Amino acid sequence: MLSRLFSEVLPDVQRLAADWVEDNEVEDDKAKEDDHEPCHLEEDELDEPQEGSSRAESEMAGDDDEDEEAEEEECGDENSEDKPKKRGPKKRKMTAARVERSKMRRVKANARERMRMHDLNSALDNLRKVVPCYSKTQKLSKIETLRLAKNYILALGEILRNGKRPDVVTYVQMLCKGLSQPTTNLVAGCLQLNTRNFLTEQCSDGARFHMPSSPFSVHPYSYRCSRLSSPHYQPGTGALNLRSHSYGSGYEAVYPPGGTSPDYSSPDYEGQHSPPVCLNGGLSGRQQESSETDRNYHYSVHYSGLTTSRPSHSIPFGPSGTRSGGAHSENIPPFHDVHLHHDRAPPYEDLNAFFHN
DNA sequence: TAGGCCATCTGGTCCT
DNA sequence: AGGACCAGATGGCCTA
Repeated sequence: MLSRLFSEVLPDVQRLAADWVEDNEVEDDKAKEDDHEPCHLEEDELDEPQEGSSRAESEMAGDDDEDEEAEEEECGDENSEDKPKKRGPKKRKMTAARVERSKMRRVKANARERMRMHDLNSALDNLRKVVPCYSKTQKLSKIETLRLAKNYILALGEILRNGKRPDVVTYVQMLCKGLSQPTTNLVAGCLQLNTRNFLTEQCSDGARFHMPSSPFSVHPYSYRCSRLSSPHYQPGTGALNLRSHSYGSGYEAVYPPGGTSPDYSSPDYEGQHSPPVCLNGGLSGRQQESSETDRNYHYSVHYSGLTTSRPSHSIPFGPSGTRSGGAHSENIPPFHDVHLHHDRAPPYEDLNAFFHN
């Protein structure tokens, strides 16, 4: 079979090679420039009839007389007689009218492409709004948005399969798989903040650690795992000190100033800046100076389908009541403006029930 | 200044 | 012909 193939093809190859050698001898200096010319010629000859035929058809259909003249002009152009004539459609000279039409087409195509990309971007914006950690002011990049959305879907699917809520660490790990360091820090920080607020609200007494009703199965050692450990872990509060916490690469969570919560006003939080939490490899990122905490980056976790029927679970910045009580920093919009999506489809309720008791 | 991210332009390809 | 889609190139902006 193979030998038969060779026997059939070999003569042609040899003939082509011989022709090529002849050509090269004639145009020796030109051959030095493009060694692969024979191959390209072959490919061109193979490809052009297919693509060129439609082009020729369309041009024949749409063009006027001046183009026919141009075509005739082109027949006698620089094509030297020593070169084998190319088969297939001839390249037609671009007259001024054709150039103009081509430009117009290009302009229109550019406008369409722009519109298309804008549509794509607005779709991405919509996606940003339904994944955890949405911010109007500091958007996730496109690629990170897609990665986070994928992880979010996988995580929710996992929860559905298992029929139980994960602990916060597992959940964060699921969400952050494959994300960049800044995004990982951001998501982790958001989730921990949410949990911590929940803890703070639910247990104002000393028994903060045992939270059977918490949205995650949080226990006092959850934050002490090797990947989430932080020197700023607050043993007394069961939470990381995340106030004015930056998450590297410009990502930063800004929390309301002290006073909205007993924990925030505690001296323990004054002047302490936590390093970003790193799930992928310990602590990383950079410490932000306090001046940088003035930037308007507002992050929080939102769970699609949160409803006001469970007010105690919608506590992004602190205990319920403080949110509507004007206790925000003035830079922080009302939570529901940024994070909540009450118009989400009801089925999400069930999913979120895992996280919201 | 390098690197990341982004918007835009552009040519190619496929489809109607 | 023309539109949609795609990928490469390019330049601007921002941040570390």
